[in-house]
Amino acid sequence: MAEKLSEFVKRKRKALGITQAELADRAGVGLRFLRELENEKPTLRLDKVNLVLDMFGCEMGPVRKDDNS
Amino acid sequence: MAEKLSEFVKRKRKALGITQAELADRAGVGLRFLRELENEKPTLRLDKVNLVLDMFGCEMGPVRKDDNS
DNA sequence: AAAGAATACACCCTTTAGGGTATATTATCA
DNA sequence: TGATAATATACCCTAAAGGGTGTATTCTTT
Repeated sequence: MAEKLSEFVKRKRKALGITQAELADRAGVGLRFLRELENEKPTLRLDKVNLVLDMFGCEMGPVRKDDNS
Repeated sequence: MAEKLSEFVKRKRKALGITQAELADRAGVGLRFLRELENEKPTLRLDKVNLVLDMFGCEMGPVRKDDNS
């Protein structure tokens, strides 16, 4: 199964050893937003998500649903 | 370079030989939304984008920015 | 166990995404 | 060429995303 976005961000953030507040700050999004992102809120805005993923050299893009990684 | 989301949807839609209105209808989103999606509006809602990508067996997920393919 | 840090949740507020509809522009085809 | 389908723009409206801040809860660590 493809890793969930929320898990991806959590994992990457912890790999950097930083807190939600710090990642939010660095990425330029609100702390509340990052919380909702890591808690699987589905109705997030794409541009904000991309601001966060940019911290990890990533961005949102279409992937196959059955993508086994 | 990774294909832009807008291009991806356009290409997939034309492969099905259907119009924006028909895809929007099938996916369960508004026509206006699909237009904005195919015109690279960055501030789209993730869940709506996923409704469209679901038509192609895909979903939005994190990908490396320099992903050649 | 207590102390402190990190995360979750609740409140209100402003901004805006998305829908609908109507009009304009652009392709497409006879 | 004109007729028609497809796509793009523009308008208003409602619902809700996102932010800030404060409070609660849940980790950690000693």
